[in-house]
Amino acid sequence: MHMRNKATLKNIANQLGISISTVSRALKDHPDIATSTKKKVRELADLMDFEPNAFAVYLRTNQSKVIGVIVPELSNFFYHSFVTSVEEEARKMGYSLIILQSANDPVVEEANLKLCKLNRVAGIFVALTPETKDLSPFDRINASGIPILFFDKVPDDNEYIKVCIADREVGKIAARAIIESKRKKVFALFGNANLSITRKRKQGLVDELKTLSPFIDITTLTVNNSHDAKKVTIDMLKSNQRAEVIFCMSDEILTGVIMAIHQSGFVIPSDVGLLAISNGFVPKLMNPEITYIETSGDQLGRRAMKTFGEVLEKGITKKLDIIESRLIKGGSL
Amino acid sequence: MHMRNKATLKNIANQLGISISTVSRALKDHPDIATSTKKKVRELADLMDFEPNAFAVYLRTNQSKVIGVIVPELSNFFYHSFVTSVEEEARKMGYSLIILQSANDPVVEEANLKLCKLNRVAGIFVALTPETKDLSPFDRINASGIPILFFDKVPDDNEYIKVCIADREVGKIAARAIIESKRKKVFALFGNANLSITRKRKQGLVDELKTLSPFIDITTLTVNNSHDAKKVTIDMLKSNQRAEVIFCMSDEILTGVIMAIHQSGFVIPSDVGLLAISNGFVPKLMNPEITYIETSGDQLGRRAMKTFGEVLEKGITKKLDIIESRLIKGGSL
DNA sequence: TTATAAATTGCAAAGGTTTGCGACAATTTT
DNA sequence: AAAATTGTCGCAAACCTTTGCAATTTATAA
Repeated sequence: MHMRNKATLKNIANQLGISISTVSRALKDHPDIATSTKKKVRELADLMDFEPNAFAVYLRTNQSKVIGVIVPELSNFFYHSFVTSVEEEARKMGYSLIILQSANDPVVEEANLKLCKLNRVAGIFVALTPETKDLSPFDRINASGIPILFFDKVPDDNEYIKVCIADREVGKIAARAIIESKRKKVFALFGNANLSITRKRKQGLVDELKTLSPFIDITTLTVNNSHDAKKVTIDMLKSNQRAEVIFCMSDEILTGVIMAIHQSGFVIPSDVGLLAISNGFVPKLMNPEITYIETSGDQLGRRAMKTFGEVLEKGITKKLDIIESRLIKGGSL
Repeated sequence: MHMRNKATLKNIANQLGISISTVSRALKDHPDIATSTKKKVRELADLMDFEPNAFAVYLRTNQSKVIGVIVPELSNFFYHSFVTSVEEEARKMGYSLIILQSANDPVVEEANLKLCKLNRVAGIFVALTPETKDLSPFDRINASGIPILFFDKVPDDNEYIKVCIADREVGKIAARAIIESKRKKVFALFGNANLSITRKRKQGLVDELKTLSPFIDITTLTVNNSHDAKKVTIDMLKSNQRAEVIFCMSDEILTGVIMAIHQSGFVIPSDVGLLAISNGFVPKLMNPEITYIETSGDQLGRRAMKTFGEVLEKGITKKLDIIESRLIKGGSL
């Protein structure tokens, strides 16, 4: 079965004996076109299963309906759920996603940025790599007219569009939960210190702890990944400095800590308390469930997409959007 | 600073006083072009930071360097790791990914398919929805020249390109592990029965169990999601028909079962044994670690991308690629 | 009835690249 | 010295859509 006619504007025009431009306008309900013409065109277009050639449109308008999303890694609950919900929202607005992972490497991150530019994306969502120092590639992209929206791992500078968790507040919530638990000796694990998200969470936790309960004993530590977290926790647990409560600033750290506690033969919460910042998946899987401060990628994603809508409409170039979170009580404290 | 010239073939040609076609050919090392010319062109192109306009190329060649990936949902470890590794491999081959979720809805699945077609993807990777009965949309896409590669959740029909887990064998491995554990009363939970993956795993498990240990007592049940799995497990546990071992055919089911066991106050493995098909993330998080048969999305992803390479090169239209798996012993049996 | 406005439609260029084919000059072969 | 070959390069069409502007027809006002 040889398809005689591809579904293009030209073919529709030929078959109807009218011009391409009329077809084009009819299809997008342009007021210039007579209702009767519109009807004819639409009917034939439907019949032929016409879909405008996306590339031709992009080429002409120089704007695609694709959003680039760059995350450190997809194998992370938080980004995961972020991407999922962005995808859902984007679809509703007629956008598709190009999802890219920077694998925590600024070089890959820049390559991804380039890829986005190559694909003339309508915009880019970025969660920064911990190692990213130089923001000039982002500035260049911005200058070339592609809006960039930073989420979660955002730059300090306020000259950008940012959507993030109320990180300092999250730290404070954690502090209050710890104080309420009456535990005094805290072992707090944080991710890469370059990230403002890390600094803010730590600051929130430490400040609030010190303010509300001055003589609390807190040890903070920086770890690079789940494996690191496991190691330092095992060491801590077998030392004579065993903490009464362990705080984990992320799911990745949390999984390491859980394995460490299990492996060391300790029991939650009687031997050691546990508190995390998480989206809840892992906490709810444990027995007892782990108390956590919820940071929902879903919510962040939806908000990001909404903000992106505003950016496109109103051409905003700077904005700070903050999402609140709350304590979900399990039995680990 | 106003950018006077965009980096296009035309501009390069103008500045060098040669034609567009010569520039185009020079840049792709066409033998017709003199070495000296190539050198000049390349130098200026580098200087101008020239990148061919992807859309123009696509429009002309009608082929993009983008692969569509359609999964039931991204919030599933397995697909997750699949996507991650496909992305890595794809990048190496110069491809990008459009990732789409069908949310287990055939309607969305078809819409996604359409989106892929719209974007003239070079190929599509699909894990079928459990509800997908009608494969004709896929056939149509295939007929239009876009190769489709099914993975994990694949159609029965052998007229397609398929990359999947050795599902029957996985079931058999599970059976042998159960027999070795000496537990007799089995409660086995499976996902949607429409899926060949489900049927095969179940068949493998049941057949091998019956063959090797004829008088074993096995109850199989179909559940739709994690929540369902939790519910039926709780019911089972509180009945007087409590099983000695629970088998979960997926991570999703496993998480529900774990929560059920916790909530019912039973202990693994003394009260009840547990065995799952999983990628290992959840199993290794538990205490004791859960014994599982490993099905790695990573591996599947890499294999899929490799197969896709062959498909493009050699124009294969049918192939069955099977990945073996193995038992990882934890302490849950 | 004629001039003016409004409603429709078409022309043609533009967007950047690829590619078959022809043009021209330099070189080699008869 | 004429003919054939080889090496370089340019012309122009094609891919499909969008859009400013001109052209045409029809309705309205003077």
